Amino acid sequence: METKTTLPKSVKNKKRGALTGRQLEDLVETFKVLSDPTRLKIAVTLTNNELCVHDIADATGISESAASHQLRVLRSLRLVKHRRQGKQIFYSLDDHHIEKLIQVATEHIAER
Amino acid sequence: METKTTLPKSVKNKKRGALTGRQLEDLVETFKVLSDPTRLKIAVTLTNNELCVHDIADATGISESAASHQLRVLRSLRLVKHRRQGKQIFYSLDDHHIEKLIQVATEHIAER
DNA sequence: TCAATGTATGAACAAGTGTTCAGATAAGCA
DNA sequence: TGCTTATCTGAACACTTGTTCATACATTGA
Repeated sequence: METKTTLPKSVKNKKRGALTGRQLEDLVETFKVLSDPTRLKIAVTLTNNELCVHDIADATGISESAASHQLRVLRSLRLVKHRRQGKQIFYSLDDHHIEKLIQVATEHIAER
Repeated sequence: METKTTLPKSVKNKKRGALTGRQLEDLVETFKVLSDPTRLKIAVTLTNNELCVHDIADATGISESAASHQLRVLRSLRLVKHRRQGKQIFYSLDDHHIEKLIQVATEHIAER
C-alpha cells in the first residue's frame, strides 16, 4: 500500500467510508480469523456445542496441536471462550456475531 | 490439515456443522477476500458508490496497479461488478451480503 | 494512424502464515 | 511422589500472498 500524496492517513481515511485506521485493522483481523479452513471448521463445529480440544480435533480432522494453536488465535480475538473442568478445557463460541457472519457468508455463496 | 483416521472427508465433514467441503472452501474464500486491508478499503469505499479505478486508488491511498490487481480478485469472486464508459471502468458492489458482512463485523469489534 | 489516457497484466520479491514435531506444563489419581 | 492424560508452546519449514515495477492493452480524439 503506497501513498500518492502527502496527505496524512487520518485525513485520507475520512475521505469515504468513515472508517478509522483502527477500525479497519480490527475488521481485517476479524475476517482473517475466519478465512482459514481450520479455524472456520472449529468455529462451525463450536456452533451450539461446547467441546474439549480432543473432540474438536476429532470432529474437524486436524491434529490436537494444530487445534490448540488455532484455538489460541480464536481465543485471543474473543471468538471463543474456555472453561476448565479437571484436566479438560471446554471451548465454545463467545460471540453471536460469529454465527451471524457465517450465516450471511453462507447466504452469499449460495446466491452468487 | 492432516487426517488422523482413514475416514474419507465426505464422512468426517458430516460429523458436525453440516458443511460440505465445497461450502467450507467457498466460505473461506469469501472471508479471505475481505481479510486484506486493501480489498476491504475498496469494498468499504464502494459502499453506495460507483467509482473508476483512479478514484478508488485515490480514495484508498493505494496505487492504481495495486487497485487493479485487487479489483480483479474482487471481480472474480463476484463481490464487485464493472461497467465501462468510454476509457473509464466504473466499479460498484455486486452483492448486498458484502455490506451486511462488514456491518456485522463492525458490530462485533465494537462490542468485544 | 498517432498520441494520450485509463486500465490490466506478468514477473519477482518480501513478508506473513499454518503445520508438524518435539518437548513442556498442568491436573488428577494411585 | 510418580505416572498418566489433556493441553499448550516454540522453532523450523513450506507455502501463500500482496506489492512494485515495467510493460501491454484498450479506448478516445486529433
